[in-house]
Amino acid sequence: MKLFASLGFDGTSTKAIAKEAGVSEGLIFKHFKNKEGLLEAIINYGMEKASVYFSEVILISEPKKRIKKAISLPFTIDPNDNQFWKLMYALKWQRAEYQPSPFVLFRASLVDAFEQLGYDNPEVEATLIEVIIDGVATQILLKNIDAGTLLETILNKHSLN
Amino acid sequence: MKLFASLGFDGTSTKAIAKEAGVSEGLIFKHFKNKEGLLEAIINYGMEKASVYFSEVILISEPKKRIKKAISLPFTIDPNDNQFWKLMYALKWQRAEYQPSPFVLFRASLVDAFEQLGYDNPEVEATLIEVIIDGVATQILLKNIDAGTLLETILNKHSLN
DNA sequence: GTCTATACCAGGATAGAC
DNA sequence: GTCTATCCTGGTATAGAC
Repeated sequence: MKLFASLGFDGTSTKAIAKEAGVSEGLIFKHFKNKEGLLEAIINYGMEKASVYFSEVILISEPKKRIKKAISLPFTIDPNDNQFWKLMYALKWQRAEYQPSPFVLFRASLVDAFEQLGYDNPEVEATLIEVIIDGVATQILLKNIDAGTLLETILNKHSLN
Repeated sequence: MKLFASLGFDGTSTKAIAKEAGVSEGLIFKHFKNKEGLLEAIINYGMEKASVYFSEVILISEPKKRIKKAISLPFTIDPNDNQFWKLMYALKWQRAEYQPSPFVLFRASLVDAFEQLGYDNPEVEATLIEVIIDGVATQILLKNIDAGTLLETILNKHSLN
């Protein structure tokens, strides 16, 4: 995960992975069939963890609280999961097809929340929340910004305080 | 640019580039010394075009108008430049070191604008604008969203209408 | 389950002719 | 300026022993 995240999938050799993991190169292929299989295993592992966070948002019934929770997601990334999310965002730009289902449900729950609140255009409002989440994640993962007051500022603009 | 943007730098072979461009593989190396040199040439070409857009923001003296213009930037991406920006964002995630100087000046001009307007925390406000630009660019480049009412919605939240 | 050795191919890059 | 032919390294993947 560490190597794929920093060097990219194609930029990482199975030799380097074997060395970093302290195993022989052959073992990787015995376990995962091929390099692609290793990537899939990593993604599956990470998506399972990610789904937990998405559920926490979706299960909130009070619409304002749900939106608030959604925005706060990127601010609460476990530093241990940093590598995984970097990899996910890098893949996003490299493999257009890749669009995991948890994200689709997540968006739907945002649209629903804005509908409940009677907003003019729930779809656009949901997109804006996605925009903010993507943008914040980019800044946090890539520039280690001080996120302290940023969350507060965002919630203010969106009257969610 | 097209191949690098969709397949990534390492994922694109010089053979594929030569075929796509309708020239021999050797010619690429005569022109650009090596694969890395080709990437640099592409980036330089694109950054020159990008600098024009940044200048248009920086040169606006009225702070509110400057911020407004900044936010509108990703909405006005020339479809012809789509490939280039996809490549830039993909590189962002793949090469941490890479941080072109035009972006630094751009940020400074945002902080300055918020200072002029007497905001409590100009740095955070500037970061939020960057967050939005990154997020919007991601959505536009990757998901071809209908950006129509999104810009208006953002300007509203930030009292820039 | 794990390692060593090795096959095989594709990648970047060069030389030299036209 | 451009093409063809070719080199060589390093990458993925397999075979077989332990």
